Amino acid sequence: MHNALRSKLERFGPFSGEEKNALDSLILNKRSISRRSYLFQEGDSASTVDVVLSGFLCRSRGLSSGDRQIFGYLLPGDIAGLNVFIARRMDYDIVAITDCVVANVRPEALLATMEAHPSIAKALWWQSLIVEAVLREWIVNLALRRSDERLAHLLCELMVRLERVGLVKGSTYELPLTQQDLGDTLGLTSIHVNRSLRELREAGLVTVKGGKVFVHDIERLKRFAGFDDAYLHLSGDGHLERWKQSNPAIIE
Amino acid sequence: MHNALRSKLERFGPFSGEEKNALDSLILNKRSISRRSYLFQEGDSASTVDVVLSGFLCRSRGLSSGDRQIFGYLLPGDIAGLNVFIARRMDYDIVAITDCVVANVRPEALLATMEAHPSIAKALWWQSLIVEAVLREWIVNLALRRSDERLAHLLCELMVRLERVGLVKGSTYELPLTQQDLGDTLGLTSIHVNRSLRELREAGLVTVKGGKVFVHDIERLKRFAGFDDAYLHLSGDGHLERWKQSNPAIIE
DNA sequence: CGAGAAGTTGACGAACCTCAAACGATGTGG
DNA sequence: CCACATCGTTTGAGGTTCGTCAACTTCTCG
Repeated sequence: MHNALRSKLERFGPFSGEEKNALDSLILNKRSISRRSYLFQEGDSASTVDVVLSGFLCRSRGLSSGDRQIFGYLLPGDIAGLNVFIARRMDYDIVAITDCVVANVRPEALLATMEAHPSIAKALWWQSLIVEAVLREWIVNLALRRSDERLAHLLCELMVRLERVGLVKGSTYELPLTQQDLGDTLGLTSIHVNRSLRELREAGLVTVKGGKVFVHDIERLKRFAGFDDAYLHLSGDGHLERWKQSNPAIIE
Repeated sequence: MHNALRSKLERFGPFSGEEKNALDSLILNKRSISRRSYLFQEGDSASTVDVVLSGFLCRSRGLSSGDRQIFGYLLPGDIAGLNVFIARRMDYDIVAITDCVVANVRPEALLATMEAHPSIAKALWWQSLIVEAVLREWIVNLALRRSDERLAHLLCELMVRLERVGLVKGSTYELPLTQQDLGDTLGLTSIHVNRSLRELREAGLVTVKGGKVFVHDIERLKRFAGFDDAYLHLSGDGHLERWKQSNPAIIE
């Protein structure tokens, strides 16, 4: 089977054959979870790490007011629950948006793999930096942009991330989010999301319809959104080697 | 001298005498930086770690539109540039809001300390989880709350964080931010910040004046803001031990 | 075919921004 | 010590963006 984790992390590789095998052996323990069910819930004891193999999930939190906020999306290859090593409890939910297949990884196995294969540890660390960078970008999005720009920015981000895992065909991709989901992500009502989507469509930028996104003019869309994909890559690599020799045990 | 780093991390301790000494020896290389100057700038090569000993800084980014967004505040005891181990460049600025004293730590020295003293490594990891939790909380703040609630929430967060490092006297603390800074944090114009501050004052919740915050009714303020300080603590501890024996080298 | 969920549209009001002006504190040079 | 400039704060008027409420339509799936 195609290993989404491997293709994702290999962006930060390259990995040796042995490392690839190690990654493959991490994701043997698969299970399916169904649409709109919880992978974790706020307050759950953090005890496991899950790798998304297929499907679409989100990190979110429900508020006492009845509102819901989405903090991020988990696509194939992404990892949930890396904070198991430190935190005792989850401080947000992880919800399956579509039916998903995830691989359950025992924390001990993951640690052993990281120890044996330093470049895997590094690639994982990198992932968490990207998650943080995405949070900052979302803050910019929420604070400074209008609703249509916000929406355009989110659609750009998802396109770039889905492209990485081979889920964009031409200029079209599947987006299993309702307008309510989009609103809960962008701090908008579903009604206003609807209107903003229409504006993007009438501007000839992008059409969202029937669970699919049709990008008409990616360059104009990115410009409109103020989208710069640098934050999704966090340029830089091969940097760690400087400290490798002096402290082989910790990082590598 | 009082070691802000130590008092901060000791929340996650306790530390042995040896560990305390290790922390003290990390912060010997002090330097002063002046108000409104850059500790790092976006694009700088990430090559050093800095511990804030006194003063007030922020992570921020300037946009081409002329707008500015603040992503977080660095108070005494906080650490800047921990991503040096992975990222090659900074993807945001770190700006001194007041005159500051920071300690420059060589990454190698920090790694060595983390290797020798596992509970220090753990406490640092914890810090970065809190930074991430704060980002999520700010997203909720921006997406779901009105301007006066946002402001109240930020004032609550800063009060709790400053309390930890002994910078709150009674129900008053120094806040060296302009209304423009507050606006750049909360996605508001300084004008609207001004009006919202007046509302908070007239509601008898809190007064911000002359660089000082006077909290009149902390419980009502927290309720008004929907503030729950759990995210600043991230409950959980002693959790790591489960994997310690099998993989002493990586984490501990 | 029917029922529930999701999407669409319009009218109205609230929250927030823009522009403009004035006021107050602070620091500097004469 | 005062005159002045600068920076931050405060207030008002009017416009834009977005939320609320309500009705209606279209999809989806049993």
